[in-house]
Amino acid sequence: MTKTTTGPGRPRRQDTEAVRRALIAAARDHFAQGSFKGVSVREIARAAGVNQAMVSYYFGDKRGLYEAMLEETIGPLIRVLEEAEARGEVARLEDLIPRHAAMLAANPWLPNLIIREVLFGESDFRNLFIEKFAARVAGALRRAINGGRDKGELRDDLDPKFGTLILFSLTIYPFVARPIVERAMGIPIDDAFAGRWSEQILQLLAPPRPPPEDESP
Amino acid sequence: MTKTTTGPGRPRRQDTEAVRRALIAAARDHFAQGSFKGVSVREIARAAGVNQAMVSYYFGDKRGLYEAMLEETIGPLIRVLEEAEARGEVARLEDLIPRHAAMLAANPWLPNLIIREVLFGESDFRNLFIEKFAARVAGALRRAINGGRDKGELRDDLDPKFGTLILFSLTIYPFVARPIVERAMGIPIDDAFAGRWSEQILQLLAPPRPPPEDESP
DNA sequence: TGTACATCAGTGAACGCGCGTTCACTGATGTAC
DNA sequence: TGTACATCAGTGAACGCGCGTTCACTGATGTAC
Repeated sequence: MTKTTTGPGRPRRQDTEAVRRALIAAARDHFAQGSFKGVSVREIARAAGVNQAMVSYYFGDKRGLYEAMLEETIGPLIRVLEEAEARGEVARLEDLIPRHAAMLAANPWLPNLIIREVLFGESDFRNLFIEKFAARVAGALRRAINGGRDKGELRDDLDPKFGTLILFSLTIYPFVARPIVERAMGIPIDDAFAGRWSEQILQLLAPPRPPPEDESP
Repeated sequence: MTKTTTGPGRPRRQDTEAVRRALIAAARDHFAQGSFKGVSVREIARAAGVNQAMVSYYFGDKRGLYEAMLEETIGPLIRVLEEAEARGEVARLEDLIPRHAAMLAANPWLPNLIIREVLFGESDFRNLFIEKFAARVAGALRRAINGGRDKGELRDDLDPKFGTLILFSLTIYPFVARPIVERAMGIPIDDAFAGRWSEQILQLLAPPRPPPEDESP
C-alpha cells in the first residue's frame, strides 16, 4: 500500500526532485541579489541548467517558484526556532546570540532575502514572516532579557521593550549592512567576527560589576 | 551679461523646473518602495502628472532620472555632513545621535533608498555612497567615540572599531526595519521615539559610574 | 500695429525588445499481451 | 521474446504584453521688421 499500484504507461521517475531543487537553489541565489521583477525566469533557468519552461512546469509560474523558494529557505529556520524554543534552548542570551550570529555569517543570502521581503514587501510572505518569525524571535529575546536580568546577569537599567530592539539592532544590522561594514568600516564579516561580535554585545549588556572573576591563575 | 542675448524665436520659459521637480519627487517616492526595474516610467510620470516622454526629455533616460533623484535626495545630506564636520559640530555623541535619529524618523524614504542602493547595488551610486557618505560618517563616529572616551564620558571597555559598528547598528537598524519594529515589537517609530531611543543608546554607552548626579533636590 | 517666422515646451502614437507563459511535440521508458 | 501502446519528463518555438524610448508633430509665445 505504500506504493501506488502500477497502472499502464511509464511510471514516474524517482529523481524528478533534482530539477526542482536546482531551480530553488538558483532562485535563492538570484533573488538574494535582485528584486522579483529584476530577476528573469530565463536567468534562473540558465543558472539551474534547465529549460526555462520548467519554471511553469514545476511551480505553475514565477511567483510559485518564488514562494516555494521562500518556504524552503526560511521555513526550516522557523521550524528550528519553534523546536528550540519548545525545548527551552533559546532562553539564555549567551547561547542565543552566538548561534544567531554564526548562522547569519554563514548564510549571507538570508539577511538579504529577509530585508527585501519585509522592507519592500514584494509578496504576501511579508505578513507571514513578521508574525511567524520576527514576532516569535522578539518574544524569545524579551523573555531571555527578563530572565537574564532577574538572575543579575544583565544591567538593570535596560527597558525590556527597548532591550529587545537593542538586541535586534546589534545582532542583525552588521550582517544586513555587510558592504558598509566591510568597506566603510574595515571590519571583515567572517567566522571569527561572529564570535568576537557576540562577546562585545554580551559585554555591553552585562551589569557594571561582574560578581565572579575566574580568569586563569 | 547675466542673461543670454535674446535671439530670434521664443525665449525659454522660467518655470521649466516645475516638471523636473515633480518627476524627481515622484521618482523618490516610487523608488523608495520598489526596485529600479520594478517601477515603470509610466507610473512615475502618472504620479507626477506629466507625459511619460518627459522622462527622456528631461533626464535622457530612466537611469538619468534615477541618478538625478539620488543626487538631489542624498547629495544635500552629504554636503550638510561635510559642512557640519568642518565646523566640528558632529564631534559630540550627545548632539550627533539625536540629530541623526530625528532625521531618519522624519524621512522614512531615506533608509529605504540607502538600503536598496548599498545592499542590492542597482547602480554605480553604491561605491560613491560608501566612500562619500558611509565612510565619512564612520570616521566621524570613531573620532567622537575616541573623544568621548578620553573625556571619561564613555565606558572604557569599548573597542573603538566595534564601537563604531555598535553605534551604526543602534542608530540605523530601527529605522531600516521599521515594519518589524512597529509590528513585531510594538514600538511605534515616531517623533517621540527618536528622543527616547537616543537616550537609551547614550545610557548604554555611558561609563558604569557617572561622576555627578544632579537630579532635582 | 500687423504679420511672417523661429523656437519653445510638450504630446501621443508607435517602435523594437525582453518578459512570463503556453502548447504542440519528442524521445525515453515502462506495461500488456 | 516481440511489438503495440500509454505515459512520462522535458523541449523549444511562438504568443501576447508591458516596457523604455523615439520622433514627427502641435499650439503657444516670443522676435523682427
